[in-house]
Amino acid sequence: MIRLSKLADYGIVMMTNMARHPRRQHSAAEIAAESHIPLPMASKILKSLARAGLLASHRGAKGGYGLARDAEAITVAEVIVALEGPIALTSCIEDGRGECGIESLCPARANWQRINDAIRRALEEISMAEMAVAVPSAFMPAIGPPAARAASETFRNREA
Amino acid sequence: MIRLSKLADYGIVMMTNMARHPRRQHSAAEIAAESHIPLPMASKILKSLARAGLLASHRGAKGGYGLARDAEAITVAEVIVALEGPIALTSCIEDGRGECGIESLCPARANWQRINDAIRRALEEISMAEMAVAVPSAFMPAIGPPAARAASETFRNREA
DNA sequence: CGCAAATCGGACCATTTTGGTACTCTTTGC
DNA sequence: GCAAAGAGTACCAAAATGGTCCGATTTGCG
Repeated sequence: MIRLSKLADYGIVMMTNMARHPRRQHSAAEIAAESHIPLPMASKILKSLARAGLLASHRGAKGGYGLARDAEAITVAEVIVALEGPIALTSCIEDGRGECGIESLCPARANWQRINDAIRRALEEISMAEMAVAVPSAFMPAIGPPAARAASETFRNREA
Repeated sequence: MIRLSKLADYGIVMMTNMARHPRRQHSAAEIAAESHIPLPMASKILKSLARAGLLASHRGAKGGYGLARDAEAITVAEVIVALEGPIALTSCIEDGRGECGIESLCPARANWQRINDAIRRALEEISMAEMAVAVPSAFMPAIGPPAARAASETFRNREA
């Protein structure tokens, strides 16, 4: 399914939410509540994001997190990379040094590069600011089930 | 890492190999050997591919698999979809009927559509024929370790 | 006919990854 | 110096993944 891990999913949701209120500091608890993500998870992700330099953190009482740069200057790609490493569909490509010595058997290799690049580009073209503005205003084609997915599920499981 | 599962990875390698020799029938064993994938795995994948209508299968002695259409008419996207379901990064989007009712909390939703579309398009633009031709002729920047990755590993493990 | 070569369609298991939690330490504002 | 916040890290449980095996069915061919 080529799906993103929840870490990255959550991470983007949180970043997006932070980008919406450019209030300088947000405590982990605030962000977690806003994004409907269990606090421990949110905390973990925020830490990673801070370590990656996408968020600036203030310790101590009255501390919290804030975007390290303008929302326009942070791309979706960066958030994903921070949370799940380099963007690459195949292990062939992975981190540069190809681990696949059987090119003669795998002519696909070079072409994967193309695909990977296309995806990376797509991800790099969208900034958190863009994610935050949401669609012009309409509510999209109209959606079905009202229950929030992953987020609300884990939310329920928490107290249970 | 947004990585593809090995199923899809293998699947594409096998399809690519079949596309290279437009010989009509290939037995699962042949394909597996050609692609350096353990037979049981290959078999499993081929079955899925056949069920998805990308391969035509002939049973019985002298049977085997063949591309259901011209290599030009089969896209990488199709192979991936056949092996791991719809292409969607987030569960929000998934299969059309959005499962995420909290749009107000998740303005990101609409924008994900854009990203997903971009990726889908990239994957749909490449046919198996293109994958098969490989890069013009050069061997790429030159690769490190000579051992074939995953494929050869599992290959070793087989007899052991 | 009947055997052998193939695919088909499952179930099945082990390992890895992922999602999620907990606990302790450090920093800092008041 | 106490309380609120993040940092770091270790840990666990559940799910997905990669991989194997087996029995049934089909079909070519001697």
